[in-house]
Amino acid sequence: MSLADGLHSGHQPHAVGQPPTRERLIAAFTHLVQQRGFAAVGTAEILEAAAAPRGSLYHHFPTGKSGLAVAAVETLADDIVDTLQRSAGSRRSLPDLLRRMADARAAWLRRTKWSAGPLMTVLANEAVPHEPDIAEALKREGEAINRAFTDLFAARGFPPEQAARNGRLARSMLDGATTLCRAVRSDEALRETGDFLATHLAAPEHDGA
Amino acid sequence: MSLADGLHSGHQPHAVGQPPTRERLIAAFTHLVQQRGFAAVGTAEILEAAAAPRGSLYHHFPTGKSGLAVAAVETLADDIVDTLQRSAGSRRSLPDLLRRMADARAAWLRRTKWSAGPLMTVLANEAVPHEPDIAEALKREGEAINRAFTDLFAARGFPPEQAARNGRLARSMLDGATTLCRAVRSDEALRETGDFLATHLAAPEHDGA
DNA sequence: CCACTATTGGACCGATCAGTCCAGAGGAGC
DNA sequence: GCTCCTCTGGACTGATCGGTCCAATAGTGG
Repeated sequence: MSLADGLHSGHQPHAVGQPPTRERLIAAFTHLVQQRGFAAVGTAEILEAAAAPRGSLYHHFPTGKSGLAVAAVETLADDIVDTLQRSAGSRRSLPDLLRRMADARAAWLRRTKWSAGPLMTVLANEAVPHEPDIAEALKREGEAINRAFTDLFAARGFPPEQAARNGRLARSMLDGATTLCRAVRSDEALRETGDFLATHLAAPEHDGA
Repeated sequence: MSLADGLHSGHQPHAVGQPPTRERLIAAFTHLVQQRGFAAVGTAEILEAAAAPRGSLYHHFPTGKSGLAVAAVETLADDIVDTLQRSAGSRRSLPDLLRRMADARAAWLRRTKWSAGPLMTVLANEAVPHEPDIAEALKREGEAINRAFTDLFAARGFPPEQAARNGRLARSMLDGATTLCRAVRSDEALRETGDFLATHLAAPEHDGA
C-alpha cells in the first residue's frame, strides 16, 4: 500500500521522470519536518517545495497535514525495516553492521550541518499527546522497527529474548546519540556509540539476565 | 543569574506565596513545550497558564518566545547539573544511581501518560537550525550537563577519558530510551536501559579503549 | 466521441500567530 | 508627597495558519 500502487486503475498524469504528486508531498514533508518540526512547517511551504497546488494535498490526504505525517512515517519506516532486513541477510558481522549504522548517521548529521533529525524522533517529541493518528502511526511503525532490530540480532545467533532487548537498546542508543549530537553539534557521541554497540552489544552475552 | 536575583534593588511586587511573574512564565513555558513542542505552543496559551498579561512577557523577555526558551533551558539545565552534583557527592553506588535515573524517568513518563518529553530533547528536535539563540543555549547547557555526568563517573574512580565517554553514553542512552518509550508508550526500554547502564557502564573498564 | 472520475489550480475563510505600543498601577528613594 | 521606574494590563496589527470549496483539466473505459 505504500509504493507504486497505482495499478488498480489507470491515470498517472505526472510528467515522466518526476515522481507523482503524492510522493513529492511525502518527500517534501519529510525533508522539511526533519529540519524544523511538525508544527513549525506550514502547508504552504510543503506545497511550494513539492510544487503542488493546495487542492492536491487535500485530495491525496483528506485529513490534511496529519494524514501526510502518517503516510510519511509509514514510508520511512518501511524503508528502515527493508534496510534492516537486508542487513540481517548480509554476510557482515553484527559489530560491523552496528558501527556502520552509527557512522551513517554521523555522516548524515555532518552533511546536513546538524540541521536534520530522524523523522520519527522529531514527531515523537511534539505530536504524541494531541495528534492521535500520528501517535498511533509512531507506535505501530516504531514497534515494526524494533522487531526488525530484534530479527537482526536473532539472525546473528542471539536467543529471542536477548535479541529483543538488545534490539531495543541499539535503537534507543542510536536515536539518543543522534539527538545529543544534534544539540551539541558534534558527532563524538555517535562515534562512541558505534564503538560501544560493536564491543558491548554485538556479542552474545556471557553473564545472566 | 538564574534564581532569586532580585536583590540588586528593591521591588518585588508579587503576591506572597506565588512565584514572581518571570518564573511563572518559565514554568508555564516548560510545562507546555515539554508536552507539545516549541512551535505548537502559542504565547497566548503560555500567558494564560502563567496568569500573566502580554506586556509582562515582553518586559521580562524582550526577545519574546525564544528568549523565554533560552531562560527555560538555562533554568532546567541548572537544576539537572545540581542534581547530578549532589548525586556525585552522595554515598550511593554508581549502578544504583544510574538505575534510579532511569526509574525516575520511567515514573515521570507513566505519571504524565507519556505526554511529556525532556525539554532540551524536545527543543533540539525542532529549534536547532533556525533559532540561533536557542541552539546556542542547547549547546552550552548540554555540554554543562555532559560535564556533570563526567564528574559523576570521575567521582566513582573512572579515569578522566573514560569518565567523559561513559558520561556522554549514559546521557544519550537515557534520552534515547525516553524518546523511544514516549513513541511506543511503554517504559520497557527505560527499564532495560537502567539495567544495562548499571551492569555495563558502571564498573571501571577492563578492556582497553 | 462521450461521459466519468481522478487530479489540479487557486481563491477564499475565520482563527490564530508573535510581536508592538502605550496608558496606567504602585512600590521605592528622596 | 513627589518623582522615578519597574511592571502590569490589554487593545491592536499584519502575517500566516490549516482547511474548504469549486471550477477547470485531462486521461480512460464505454
